[in-house]
Amino acid sequence: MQTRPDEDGDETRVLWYLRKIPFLAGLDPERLQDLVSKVELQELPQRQVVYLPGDPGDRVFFINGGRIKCSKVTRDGKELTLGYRGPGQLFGELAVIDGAPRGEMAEVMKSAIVTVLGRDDFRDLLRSDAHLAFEFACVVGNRRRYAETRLEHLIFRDVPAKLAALLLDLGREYGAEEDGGVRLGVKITHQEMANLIGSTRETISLTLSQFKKRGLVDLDGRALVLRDVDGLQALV
Amino acid sequence: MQTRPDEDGDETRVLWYLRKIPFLAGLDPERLQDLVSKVELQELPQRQVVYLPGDPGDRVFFINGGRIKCSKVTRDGKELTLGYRGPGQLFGELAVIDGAPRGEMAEVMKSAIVTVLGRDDFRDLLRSDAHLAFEFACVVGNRRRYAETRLEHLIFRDVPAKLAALLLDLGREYGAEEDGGVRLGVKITHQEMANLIGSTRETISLTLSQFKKRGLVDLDGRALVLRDVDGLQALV
DNA sequence: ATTCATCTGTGAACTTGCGTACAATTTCTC
DNA sequence: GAGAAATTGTACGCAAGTTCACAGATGAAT
Repeated sequence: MQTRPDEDGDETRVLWYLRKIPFLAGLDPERLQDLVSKVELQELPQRQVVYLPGDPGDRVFFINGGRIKCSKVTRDGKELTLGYRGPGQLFGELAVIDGAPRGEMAEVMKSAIVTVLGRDDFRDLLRSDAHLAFEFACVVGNRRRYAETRLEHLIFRDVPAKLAALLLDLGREYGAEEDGGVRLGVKITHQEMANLIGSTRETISLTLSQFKKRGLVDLDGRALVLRDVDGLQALV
Repeated sequence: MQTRPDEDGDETRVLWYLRKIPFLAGLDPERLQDLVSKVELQELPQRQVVYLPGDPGDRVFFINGGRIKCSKVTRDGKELTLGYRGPGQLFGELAVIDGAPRGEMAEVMKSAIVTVLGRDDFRDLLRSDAHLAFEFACVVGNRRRYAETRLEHLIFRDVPAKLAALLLDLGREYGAEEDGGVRLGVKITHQEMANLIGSTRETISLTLSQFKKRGLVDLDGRALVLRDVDGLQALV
């Protein structure tokens, strides 16, 4: 990994990117500067697959822009989305604990700029800074909590409950209040929703139109609008 | 938290217990001694509930003996087992990242001896020792990986596949090779198996007897014997 | 040894939601 | 703007697995 010599100011640019990662914010300037030479800057176009299950788990990615989807996939094309990662976040981070092969797929949803750090360098970094290592444990811990919560939901709840919960989540994260509801500012396909709650495209389509009939949601133009947040909440 | 004055040699005993926890093994003697005064020793009888969802997440538990089950539970009595924790392991550790209320239940499966450390003390400890913090991240990370793998299995596989996988797991962990199979050295009820793979007691009973019919397993006395490991593997 | 609680086996009815199939629509690409 | 690709709507049969109900077996406790 080295900075590209043909591009002037590349080092400065990398440093600037690293500073934007909250996780690395607490790092002292000297260590941050050290990192610059170890890191590789990559631009990833939409739809690019960053890694697949079975690929070597030897790198960690910090996101400076764009959006990455991490998901479990089966041979026959079924998919379960583990989570989306955005600017300031990292992904592929479990590699650091033992370098085991990837267990999931990472795919670019919105063209991205990432800084890539080798597993060994990342491990050394964590082992040299207790606060950083603790922060790292918090990131991993929060994602574990999320995974365990989803285990519970996926097992115990039926599709309408899971879909309602998903819509409320989306509303909280990307929603804009307006009179008569919450407008979702994201374009998300039925298939993506199905992947998030462990169902199928057709069932989402059906359940969503049932929601529409009951006045819970509405399709205004291209955007989904949550008309009855309480009603959705009651389903969960 | 203080040592009980009425019991001589209690401090020594606590120190001895702490040393038995691999996670704390790398700690220097001085810090370990510091811990002794901050830790509380508890004996927990079988079936005791250590904490429930919603309880304050203000403590971390190190296990010196016995067995603890961590599981998600619903009001109506349904249960999904997250994992069993045994001697040398810890549980309740996610409390340290933010002190949020418990999201799961911890219950004593086999009467246990645990050392209990307050969240703040544990956090301070981690923040003062990069190697320990890194180890902690590894523990949390491994459990996260396990949770995400289970997400995949619970969604995509049918009951026979999940049960076969469970039996093979049990065989790997508690099995004793013998001519004509692997004998499981654990007593586990159908209900427990159902909780592990997200199914019901009745379905386990049925599926298990189908396995028996097909010569995959056998019920010898009280112990389950895996007669055809390859056959089970093929189902997964 | 007897009683009580827990665990196991089995069958029948019922439900959810998946798979399949196809048409209509929207969005992307050149 | 034309054609291709992706997305959505809907219907229906079917299969897996849950729920309910009860009988028998096992094990623990006094």
